[in-house]
Amino acid sequence: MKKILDLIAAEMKSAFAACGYEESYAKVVLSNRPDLCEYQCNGAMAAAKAYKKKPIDIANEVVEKLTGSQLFSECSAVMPGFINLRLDGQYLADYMNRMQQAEKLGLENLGCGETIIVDYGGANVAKPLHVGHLRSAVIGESIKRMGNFLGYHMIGDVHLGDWGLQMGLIIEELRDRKPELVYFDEDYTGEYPTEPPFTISELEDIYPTASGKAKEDEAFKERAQTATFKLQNGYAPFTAIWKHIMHVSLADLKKNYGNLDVHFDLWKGESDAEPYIPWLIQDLQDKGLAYESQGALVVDITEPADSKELPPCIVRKSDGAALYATSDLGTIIEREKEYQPVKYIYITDKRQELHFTQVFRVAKKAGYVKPETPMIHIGFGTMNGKDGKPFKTRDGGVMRLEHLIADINEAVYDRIMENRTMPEEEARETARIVGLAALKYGDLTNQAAKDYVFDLERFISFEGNTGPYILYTIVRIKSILAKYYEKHEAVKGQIIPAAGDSEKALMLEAAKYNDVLETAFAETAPHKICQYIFDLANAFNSFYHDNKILTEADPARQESWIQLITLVKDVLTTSIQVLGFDAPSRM
RNA sequence: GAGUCUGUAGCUCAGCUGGAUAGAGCAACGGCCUUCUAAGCCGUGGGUCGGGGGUUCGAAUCCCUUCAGGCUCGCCA
Repeated sequence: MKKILDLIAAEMKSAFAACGYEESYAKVVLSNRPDLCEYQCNGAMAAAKAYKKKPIDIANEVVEKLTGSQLFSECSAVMPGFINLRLDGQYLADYMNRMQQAEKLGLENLGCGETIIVDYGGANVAKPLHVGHLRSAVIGESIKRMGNFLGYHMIGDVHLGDWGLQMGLIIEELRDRKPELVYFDEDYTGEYPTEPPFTISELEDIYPTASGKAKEDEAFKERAQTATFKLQNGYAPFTAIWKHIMHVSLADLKKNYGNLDVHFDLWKGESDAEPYIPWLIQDLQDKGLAYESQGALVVDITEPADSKELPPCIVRKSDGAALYATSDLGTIIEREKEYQPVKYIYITDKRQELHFTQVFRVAKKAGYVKPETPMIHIGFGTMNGKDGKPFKTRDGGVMRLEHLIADINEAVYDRIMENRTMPEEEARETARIVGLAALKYGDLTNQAAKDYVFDLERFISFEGNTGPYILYTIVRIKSILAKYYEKHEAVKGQIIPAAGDSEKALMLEAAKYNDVLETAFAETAPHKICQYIFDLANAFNSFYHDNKILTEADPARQESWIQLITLVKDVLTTSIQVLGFDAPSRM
């Protein structure tokens, strides 16, 4: 279904053309003066210079041609040369009806099943998720859902950190704690146990301990490095431990991501890139791209357009080991082999921007990725506390994600119980749904690239631009519909032209839906969807206040309203699903 | 030092591919519940868009400059 702005622009183009002006001047935008008009065209002013005429004369000529148009109820030229438009009520009502009939509410597919890789998550094995992982998960999940909804085949990959020094650290700490384990018996030749030698909570204790030890104890650090090296070279006992670590940790990560309603298609990690690395290093050398510099193997990535030389991409350390960039390149080779994506989207902390510039350029230079395939890095800002500094627990530590979620759920639960009575079990479940919406909306409503302030009180507030407010609006609509259908059969009537201002405003807002979703995905900007549903929710609440739907006497009017609010509910519900959360049935 | 991002109301943020009077939420103040969830609606006050210059009929938006802050700058991920 065509976007309403495109339909209007098409009408405007033919008017410009009929007057002998270039069509490109006929651009139509949403009005920034709702008191004067709904849509506006500023092309007459731009055209004035090219045609050496007064802008107002051009505007008047175009307006002349538009009189009698089915699309507009009002169309006027205003000094210095604005063309102001109001949409015809019947035309708008028809558009609403078509939206409701259309698949996906009139959203057209941008993609035709092309594969796009979304690399987000970035969790480390054996380390609990903390607030630093939140933004990647939340933003990535939303972008993946947007793409899928728009017809792409989105593949979300968690891309675990599962192959670095941390593994050696865990192995050696485990040796210190449980030296009797068969993995540490050099003479052991039997099968290794299927039962993991630790629980998730032990594992979560082992890593920080080992990490702290390594900073103070040089000998321990060396042992860990040796263990890492052995693991990476396939030493069987350590591979067995590694598998246990992976197994235990993955189950926990899946549970925690699941609590965020974040789901990955691939649970790949750095270790999966390992098989491609020897070939990669050789290939980069064969192509003359990689060369030795200060003992390391590097690839130059500076391009002529750069204002300054960028540091080269290191693909092999002077000690011969691979590193971050190497594993990311190896992963790209695997992804090209397995999926041939038309686009790559990486979502990480914005501090990694240089790293991704390097990796992307090497991938393009070496021909691993086609020149026309976009590789995008979305770098997000830090989540800060109310003091403007990176978010910490009260005692200054890193906040675990599950604790953050529990805190939010508890606060939402208290808030629900302040104003409502609800059975305990339902209140808990509602608090979980509303809490997740508060958390995700609070994050997504900000531009990803910017740092933002996490303010629990503000996010869970049921007033203002928050997730709970959006959910409340949906619940309100659901409640009206439920009451209506207690006494009525299915509605047959159509949406008819608006009778009042707030009703028309609601229709105009609903009509933006397909435009907003396309734009938000094209710009990978979930915050635009947040802004939109907030506007739509506001428009609904104004309409709700002005009109008594259930007591409306005119059946045609009432059925039209029922259809309209059903459409609004569908738009809101679809939008929040794309953002990654759901609405409860009541709250 | 170089690169890069940010600076908009008391606070948190939109707007930035140039358009009319710079918007929203919170906070403050004032109205509206015998009627569909008042977790709502309506209204009032609040701004040198960091500063300065330039381009343009028109600049928060583009260019230059300057100030302040964040981040990055070959062997961590």
